Amino acid sequence: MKTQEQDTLAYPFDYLAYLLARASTSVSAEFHRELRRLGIPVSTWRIVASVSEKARSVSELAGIVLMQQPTLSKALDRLEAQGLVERERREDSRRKVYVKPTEKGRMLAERLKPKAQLHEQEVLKELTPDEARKLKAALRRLIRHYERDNST
Amino acid sequence: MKTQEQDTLAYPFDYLAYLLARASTSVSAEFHRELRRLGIPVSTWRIVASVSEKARSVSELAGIVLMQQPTLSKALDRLEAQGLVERERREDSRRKVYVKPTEKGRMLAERLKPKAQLHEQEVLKELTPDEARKLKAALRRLIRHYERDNST
DNA sequence: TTCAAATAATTGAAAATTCATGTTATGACT
DNA sequence: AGTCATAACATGAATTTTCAATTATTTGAA
Repeated sequence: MKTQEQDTLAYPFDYLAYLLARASTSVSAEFHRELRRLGIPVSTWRIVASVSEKARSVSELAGIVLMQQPTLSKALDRLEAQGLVERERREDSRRKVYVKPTEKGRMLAERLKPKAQLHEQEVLKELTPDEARKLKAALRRLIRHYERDNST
Repeated sequence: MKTQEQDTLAYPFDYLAYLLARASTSVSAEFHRELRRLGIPVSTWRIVASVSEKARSVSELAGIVLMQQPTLSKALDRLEAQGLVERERREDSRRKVYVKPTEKGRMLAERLKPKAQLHEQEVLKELTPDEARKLKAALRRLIRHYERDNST
């Protein structure tokens, strides 16, 4: 009946980095399964959701959707072929390429957002409001610290 | 000089799932770069570290290292070829395959663990002891909740 | 006991990712 | 203006991952 271990989770590590990775995958698993049932890759969801807020340059978008730039370039080729996003060159900089959703892409994003928000509500139910607030604050702080100026 | 945006992080989402994913990647980035300098894939580190605690079956290990089974199977082929791990069949169940480190694998794990621990210390410096404790507790709770019995 | 369903792991073909490099555009400095 | 370093994105080849079977073993129900 049980696929996993009996009562204790197999938990070899206590590293914060590991707990974050594991929490990330397990918390997202259900929503990702939902996307999968709809035949939508996670990257597609992230990309259309991001650019429907605001057009983004490729490298900026790569940072947001947590992909490497060449991976994203190729994902964009696919999404462009599906008519979900468009690449746009602007006058301010001729090397930047801005990505924006097509009407179809925007509709897809709008269709998925309520599902994402519902999932968010479900997740937050596992925490008290205070815990949730502190958790998010801690995560934002870690992100801010580790992402500030990567001129290494 | 700055690769990223000027002063604010590009932060389109406030979903906990997204903050977890982003915190996970940004917190781990430095350690992952260190592994990369050593020519060691992240998966190799995770696998040898996991099995040097305790031999694990393939599916159990897949859960721990956050990989899908087929992905892990093939990663194990590579690690076995490099002489870092061994597959072992036991009497208790002839379909399970246990993975354990070779001497070389164990040495690799022992060499990397201090680096991981050092990284952990660095990360924890960003939080007060109380914050760190609460953060880990919240993460463990989320993990426990979302991983308990996936008999869906 | 027997047989169908479930579990554990592997495999092969297709798809996506990665690494290194290529191309073009900017910026800075002389 | 000319040169050099850097930034932004794309691309090709190699590697890895994924999806959908397949094989082998175990469970359990009739």
